[in-house]
Amino acid sequence: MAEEKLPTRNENFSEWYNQLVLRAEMADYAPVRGCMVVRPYGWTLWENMQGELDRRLKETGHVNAAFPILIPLSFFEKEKEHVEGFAPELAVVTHGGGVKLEEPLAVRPTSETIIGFMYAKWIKSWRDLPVLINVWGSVLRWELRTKLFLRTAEFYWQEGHTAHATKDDALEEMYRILDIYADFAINEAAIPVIKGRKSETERFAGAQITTSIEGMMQDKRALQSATSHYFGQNFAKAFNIQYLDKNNTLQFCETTSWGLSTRMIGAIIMVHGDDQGLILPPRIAPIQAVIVPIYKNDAEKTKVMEIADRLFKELKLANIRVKMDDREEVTPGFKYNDWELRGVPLRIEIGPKDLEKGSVALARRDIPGREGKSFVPQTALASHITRLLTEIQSSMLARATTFRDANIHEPGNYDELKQIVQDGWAFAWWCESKDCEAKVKEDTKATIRNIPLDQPGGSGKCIVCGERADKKVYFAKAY
RNA sequence: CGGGGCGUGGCGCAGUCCGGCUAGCGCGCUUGCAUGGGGUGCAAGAGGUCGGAGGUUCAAAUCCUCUCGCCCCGACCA
Repeated sequence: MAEEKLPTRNENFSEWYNQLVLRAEMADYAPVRGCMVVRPYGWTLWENMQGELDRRLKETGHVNAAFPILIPLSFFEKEKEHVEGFAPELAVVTHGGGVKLEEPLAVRPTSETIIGFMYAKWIKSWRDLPVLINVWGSVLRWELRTKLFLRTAEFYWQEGHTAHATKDDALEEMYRILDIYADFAINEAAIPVIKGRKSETERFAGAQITTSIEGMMQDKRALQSATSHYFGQNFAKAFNIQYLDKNNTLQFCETTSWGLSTRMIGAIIMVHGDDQGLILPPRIAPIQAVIVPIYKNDAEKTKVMEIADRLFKELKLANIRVKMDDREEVTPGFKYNDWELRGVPLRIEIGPKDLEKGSVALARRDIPGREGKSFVPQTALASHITRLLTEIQSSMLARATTFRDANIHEPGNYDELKQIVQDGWAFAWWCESKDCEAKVKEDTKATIRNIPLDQPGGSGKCIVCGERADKKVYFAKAY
């Protein structure tokens, strides 16, 4: 029954990641090129993430709705940059009901166009604004190269689309959402992300401003984990989203859109996992604690299971997502490895020795080996575990933050920058010229991840050309 | 689309260069007994027209031609 060992992170990060996803049964490859099957374990994680993000969105006045998956191809022509950006990635339906369609239909790669079309019908007056709609669904982009969760042809996400009366309102919305995403990433996924604005080169097709949260994976590459865009009146003009203001004057709306996808699952795996498998943040883990009962014979089994069942019920009552692993056909040792691979934050072992002492053995997933083990009394177990889960959550965030900060460096000159981005992030002054940005990309393959909102202030010299620079930015290789 | 690699029981592979008899191995699966606090042990068993088509040959997983599919690296990207 000896499962083959996982490849280690250092050996081959990419292979390590793939094996983790497949072996932990998060996802699998679909028969269609570049598509992914999200398996129940992975989907439960996503549902938990959805719950936490959806709550935040609803608390800030957003409502959910659904829009069609098929969009008339002509809709994409209406916004010049948008069509240029997405044309190469569109999948197009040409036939329906056995006959050739008069107008081909695009499978949505994102829904700005069809939502813009609908908003134009719905919005008439300043009283209708703002419109704050969110959509949970999936989209399809014909990616040339795919990787489970990080970039698949079809992926699951939420996309929010809002319309506002003024520029200030729309910008405020864009930043509000960025804050929600960052809060979600930090406090639910335990990923310390950096909020910032994208450079002109990197921004979304059709957007005037694109903001993102960027996280550092354990191979030190950056992952854009969510984006929030401000469109100005671009889409409003393309789709005639207009309203009459208080002075009875016709005005174009200001719109935004923003999205967070199952890519975040990939981020969680790449930020927290170790050579034993996944490590999932307790707040969103499908299973927060697993009970492994241990016994040698039926007499012991009866006694052990009695206690195990009682504790299981207690934990359930305390709203802990607990799982009883009462499989007969595998040994405890196998179960330990199995749940470690799946990233369950806490393991509870109950055996004959514990019966005598009235204790259980706990093992923290985030601290492998003896260090993470403790023996605690069965009494008040639920409250102890609740506390421990909170502690695991915060120590995961702390560890990821320490790792990130240890791998961000400030280059003193261009040569140093080239060195740094080979194995880390560089935080440096940039003059905001496209040429300097392009030069770095050409020389190193690193790009400007974002221009952080949190700026040191003052000014410096562009790390590339030496001219005056007002912004400091992160350069890194990205997924 | 360019470069590289691979298709052999459910999964992972060996065998291919140099053709040869009933195509092997590990894992998993089935059954039984033992075992059980860190990936259990032993025994027995089921399971494959070697990606597809054509050709060469007494004989093809192996050689030749064509074809289909997948993976990795690059260009594109949440």
